[in-house]
Amino acid sequence: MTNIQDVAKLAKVAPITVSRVINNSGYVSDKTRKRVEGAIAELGYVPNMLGPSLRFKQTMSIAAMVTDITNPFWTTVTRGIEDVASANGYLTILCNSDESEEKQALYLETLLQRQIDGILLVPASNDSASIKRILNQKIPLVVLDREVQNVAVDVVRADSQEGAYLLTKHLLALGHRHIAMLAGPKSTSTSVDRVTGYLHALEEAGIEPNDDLIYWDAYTQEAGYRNAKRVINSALCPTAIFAANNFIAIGTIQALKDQELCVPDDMSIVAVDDIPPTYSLEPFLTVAAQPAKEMGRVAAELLLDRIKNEEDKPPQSIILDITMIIRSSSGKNLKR
Amino acid sequence: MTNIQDVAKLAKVAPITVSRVINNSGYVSDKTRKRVEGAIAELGYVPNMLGPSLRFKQTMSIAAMVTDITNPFWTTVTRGIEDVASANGYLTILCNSDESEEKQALYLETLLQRQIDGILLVPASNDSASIKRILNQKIPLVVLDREVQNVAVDVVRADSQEGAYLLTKHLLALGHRHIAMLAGPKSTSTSVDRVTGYLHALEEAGIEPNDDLIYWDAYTQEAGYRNAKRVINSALCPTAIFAANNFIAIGTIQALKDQELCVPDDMSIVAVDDIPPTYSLEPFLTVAAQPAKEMGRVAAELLLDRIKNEEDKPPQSIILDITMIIRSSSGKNLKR
DNA sequence: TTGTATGCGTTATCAG
DNA sequence: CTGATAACGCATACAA
Repeated sequence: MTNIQDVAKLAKVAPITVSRVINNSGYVSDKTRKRVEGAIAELGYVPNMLGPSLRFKQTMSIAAMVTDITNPFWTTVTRGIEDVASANGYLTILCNSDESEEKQALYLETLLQRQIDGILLVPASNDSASIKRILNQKIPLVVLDREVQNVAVDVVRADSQEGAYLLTKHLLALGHRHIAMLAGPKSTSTSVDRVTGYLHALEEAGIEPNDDLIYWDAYTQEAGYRNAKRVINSALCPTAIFAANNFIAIGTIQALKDQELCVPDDMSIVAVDDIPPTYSLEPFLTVAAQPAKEMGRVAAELLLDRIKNEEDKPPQSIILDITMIIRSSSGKNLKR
Repeated sequence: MTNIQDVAKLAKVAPITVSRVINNSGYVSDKTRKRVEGAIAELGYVPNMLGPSLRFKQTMSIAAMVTDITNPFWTTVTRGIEDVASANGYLTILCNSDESEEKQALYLETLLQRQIDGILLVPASNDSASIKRILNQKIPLVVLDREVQNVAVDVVRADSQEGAYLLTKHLLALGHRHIAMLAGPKSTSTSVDRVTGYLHALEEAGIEPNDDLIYWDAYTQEAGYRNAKRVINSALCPTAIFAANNFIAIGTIQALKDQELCVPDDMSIVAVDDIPPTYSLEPFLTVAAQPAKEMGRVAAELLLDRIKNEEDKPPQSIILDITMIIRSSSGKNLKR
């Protein structure tokens, strides 16, 4: 591999002169510059950024650690991150934690050793140990989507509580009085927030919340399927189901179909998270859509800001607005 | 930032001894080891891999350059890549070219400067200049999904021609005689292959191909929509549409819906590329599914093999089988 | 079993 | 305008 010395030798100058030509820094006479440029072209020289990286402690790369890139929400968030990173000359390293604390910890350790300039993290759990480890090393870190306990750290997330509140109010306005809540895990802040928003709307409407209508479970299709079946057979006869995320919503729809129940004729559904327009041939779900791409962008911008500005300002929480999209899934079945 | 010297000083040993403890190499007495480990823990020392990277010319990172990660096919391919990379201790750098030759060239240049160990590339165009540039620098490169002209390079792709052949044969067996082909761009090998497979099946069935039934255009939803409308109004009265990829298929379905035509009662559809099961609430398209995850995995494995084994074996083309999935979209409408 | 010297590629600093 | 020197952090080769 040809290095700056080879170029210098061929152009009969010192290495530093080659450096000056490449970086347009300092003074170089036109004659010398041309000779150097000729040598660079002749040798096909490519500067090795590892040298400066080692010296100046910046690798111009950030990491995006999500639970799973194949979840379309994270795909879009990641795209937003990459957009901002590449526009600023940063490379984006992609990490999937698969919700595993262990895999996450392993990845974070590697990232530290590679001297990554900053990390965008969707925490695999609400255990703050990994996060503290990063912060101790003074590596800028922005948490995505979820709040974490016991650490002061930048967070960029959507307003789950408000979204859930609005969706629930929407159902209430349509006349629903028994609304089942298929929530995510109790350990995830978004899930708790969504239940809180749901409860808030009920209380405001003077409706006594019923714990038996709240199904805490995973954010998965299977959980949605499983609990929707329970809802169908529930003695409380709910007329609407609130799915805490898109996967739960899809499981719910499948369960209803299996029982030959129609949406919204037999049951109304609302959900947090939209389904990407590309893939839903018949968009009909009423949803509170989270701004995925914007979340990625905003978080990446905050991270780059932290990287560039050494002074440690206090951590901030950026809370993005969700968008209500009212479609056909949430009404019409109140004869029941 | 604390370095190996700080640890050495605290443990009262030479830096190399610390190195030996970390890497479990050479002899270190238990007593010394413990002292060193204590010092590492006390200082929260994290080894800086940039040193060895510079010295040994390997960064343990590969790049995955796709056209757009938000295309679910590439999402899944990328996941396969990341699986293999992380299992082998490599980091995956994510790049989106957005089908822009310029963006691709810019990214590749950066990757070269960062001393990336290898590159997985979905070429933005069939211009081989970028690829030659990489190969000249002796950086292992594996091309994904598409063949490129005028360069000998490793390629991992699916058998588009065979997939198109089988889909077309399926339509022919159902009795269709006028099958419109909504193809991708003429400049992309997959698109050409799919048309070739289509033509092959027609010829085999003794049907005269008609150029007016072939619509070369982009691999996008818009193109699918646009050309499906033309097909509907075509004097040739096709009874089936072959969508060359999933986006074209979705555009086609939308166009049919807009005209209040039903699939498959008024028009049959088949497509290459499946729609991720998670998001199609009612899977009904007959498709030739490409093994996306496997494609990523196989390509990453080939790349790592090239990285580890210096000797340059001749480039190879790995062609993966597609899977026919026959659903309801392809029959029933032959009264027309 | 432990340690010394050296070099990977680059650029800031200071000197000419 | 150009150049010599040094330093970033680590592990190999060699020495003790």
